[in-house]
Amino acid sequence: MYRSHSCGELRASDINKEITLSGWVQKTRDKGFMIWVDLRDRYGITQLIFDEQRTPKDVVEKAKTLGREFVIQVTGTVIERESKNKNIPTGEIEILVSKLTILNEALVPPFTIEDETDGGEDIRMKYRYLDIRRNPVKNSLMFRHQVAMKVRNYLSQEDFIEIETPYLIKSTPEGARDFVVPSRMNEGQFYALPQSPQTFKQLLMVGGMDKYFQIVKCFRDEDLRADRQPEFTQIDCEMAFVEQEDILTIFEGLTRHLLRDIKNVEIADFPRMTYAEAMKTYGNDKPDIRFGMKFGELNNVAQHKEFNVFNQAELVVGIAVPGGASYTRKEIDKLIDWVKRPQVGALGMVYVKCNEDGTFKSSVDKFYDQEDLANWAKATGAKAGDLICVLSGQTNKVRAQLSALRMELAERLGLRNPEEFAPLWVVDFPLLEWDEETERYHAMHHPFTSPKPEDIALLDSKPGDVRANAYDLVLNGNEIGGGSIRIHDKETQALMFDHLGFTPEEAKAQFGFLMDAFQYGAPPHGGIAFGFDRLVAILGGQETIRDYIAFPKNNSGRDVMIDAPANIDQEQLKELNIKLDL
RNA sequence: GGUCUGGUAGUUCAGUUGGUUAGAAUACCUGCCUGUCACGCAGGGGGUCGCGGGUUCGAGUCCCGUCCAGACCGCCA
Repeated sequence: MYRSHSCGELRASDINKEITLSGWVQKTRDKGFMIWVDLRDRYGITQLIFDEQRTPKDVVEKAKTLGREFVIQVTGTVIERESKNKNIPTGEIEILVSKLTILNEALVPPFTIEDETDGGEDIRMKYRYLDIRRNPVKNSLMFRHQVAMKVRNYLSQEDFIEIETPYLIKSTPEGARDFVVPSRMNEGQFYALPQSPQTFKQLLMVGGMDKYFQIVKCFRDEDLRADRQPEFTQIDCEMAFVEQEDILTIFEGLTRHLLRDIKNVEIADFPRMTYAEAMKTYGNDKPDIRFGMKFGELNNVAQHKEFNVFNQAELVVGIAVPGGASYTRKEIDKLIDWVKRPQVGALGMVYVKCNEDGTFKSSVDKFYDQEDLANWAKATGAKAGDLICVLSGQTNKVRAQLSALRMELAERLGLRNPEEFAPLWVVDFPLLEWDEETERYHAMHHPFTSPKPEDIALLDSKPGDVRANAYDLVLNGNEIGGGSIRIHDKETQALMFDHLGFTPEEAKAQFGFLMDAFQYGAPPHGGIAFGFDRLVAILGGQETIRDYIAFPKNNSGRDVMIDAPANIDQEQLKELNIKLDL
């Protein structure tokens, strides 16, 4: 028996018990006459004491050799501490050790195993197994488990069934790049890892499993971000015999349950906003509605004057920055530089200071009088003391730029409180999106999304205006879930593939199995998928999902611990009939 | 593919207009210490300044290239 108790559970009520503990040496404090050792495991820290008077001499000698992170087992008696430590739960007691076994020695770790470690990101990822011993990472992983359990319990109670779908599937040209896996037994052919179990969950609906979910790994071979990993986890859900409203109700319920249970936040009905409204008001399809700074379109009040930059612009739009009138010229210049960075890409910025005395001072006073500027203030909701920032240009670009500015300023002003939660449904997404690169429309959500029946007539004339039965769940400016009501008949699906530029042959080759299935009694169905890593991170109050993944990849998609990806040897390549051309 | 920031002791960082032997904190090692718990005190070891080239009497510092890391844009149905 390695242990009778954990390092986190012994209390004053256990005094005089004979116990055995195993764990890692957190720290030794050798005072000569006494040695204290903090023994750590997943559950906590218990102090061991080795004493000249009370501990056998050989045990004391052995204790002197202990280094950080040695794995040891001790047997001893729980005794009351002479000086207690109120900061830890086990602080009233300590273990007077009678027997010490060194189970394994340890090299000095490259960084300290403490909450506030001295190690940087880089070194901690390389030694992730040591990083996981630290409370912040350990707690994040345990928190993730809690969220997963609550999701499983909730959906299970709602009669959802968790069903596994295959990881070795077929590559598809739509969407993100696939990770591919060569097949040895099928020469020259490749599996692809799923970007999502989309088609399989639809086939499960045809199979009559009318409420399905799965907490499942998905794979996308695209560049990484702080909130994007090449392999990530989704809560993937699908239901049959449902309309959009049913889906929103069920999964609003799940989200509300999680917010209540985990964050103790009660939110009655989640607000809803159309995609068009979100873009117009926030310049973004995942607006953070914890704060205002809504867009005020200024075309009517700013155009047809002498200022040509605005006159030539498709859109002139501004936001009011609370308290911004007090910014110095230097601060505003820095803000202008910020929006002119290539990442944002604005050509310039016009600003208006709304002075406390009701007057306005702008960078375009030459062209606009006080009355004009008062109208701007009205349109952007600016109050005395605010700063109005105005951008202009091509509608889509300007909205993206001003949205970036809005988020940046909110961050600086501390308006993005991680302990405040503001969920939002964004609905009525466009079905199709124009792709400049390939010069064709492609599915904004995916090719199985159903168009709104009343918009189908527009498919030929104005494809970009067709709205889909598609929806996103947004939380604090993050897309945490997205889904749609699917197409469930062969004809509509064929029509969609046609509009996406598939020939009937290509459609059959790629998705023939799905079209076939639709001929055998496919029920109306729809679903949603949550980004689980992101959801956990937001609930945990962190911005990066890496903290919630045990073994994440770095910025370049590498696992720096195991050093993957890596070359494979000639034997393997030969077996797979693959020649590298590097 | 692009923009920006960084790379100096095990680790986190400082290092001035280019100028003597590259510092601090922490970690590590040794000794001391009668209740420590961020223990304390004394001493000690520890550096290819990412790599390559250039400018210069002289480069951690300036220039060019390159590699690595991070944030972002493109990309992510």
